[in-house]
Amino acid sequence: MAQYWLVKSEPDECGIDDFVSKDDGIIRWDGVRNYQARNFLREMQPGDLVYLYHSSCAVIGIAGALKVVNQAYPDPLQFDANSPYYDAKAHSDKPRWSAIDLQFLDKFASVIPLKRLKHMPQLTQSMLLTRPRLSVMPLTNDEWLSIQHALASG
DNA sequence: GCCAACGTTGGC
DNA sequence: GCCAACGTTGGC
Repeated sequence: MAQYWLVKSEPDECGIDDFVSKDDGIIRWDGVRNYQARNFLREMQPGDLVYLYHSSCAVIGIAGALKVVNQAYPDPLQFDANSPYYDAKAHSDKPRWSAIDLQFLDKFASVIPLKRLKHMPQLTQSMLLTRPRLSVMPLTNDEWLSIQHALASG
């Protein structure tokens, strides 16, 4: 049974259009440097479904859908001294941070804006609305479906 | 640009 | 182990 997730990113860094422009539609989701978010990455399984949320931009909200390609693996950026995501305390024999590959599924005709998400009763308890700074989080079946329905109803 | 929320760091 | 200081996220 596939699990449901939501990941946040600034579209300037990695938005739905970046997935669209890749030949295979696959982008490594790296640079996560929060333990709770990392732990959720590690729970993801191939085939799980992911909504992509655009933050800190002109149109804030859910912009598309992605699919989990593989299981989490060590984030190579933690070992790259030139990366802003370098972590001097991470060691190759015991990596601290994880990455995962996500594949494009769908770009929505229009972003579902945060303002609308806030008004959806099925989402009032969601981590999206209750944990403001978390960038990787699970969604319940109900939460996922309510967003699907919002899409279908324009 | 401001600021609230909140996770992390480090002194003790 | 506590907690103040600090840094980051992210909406507005």
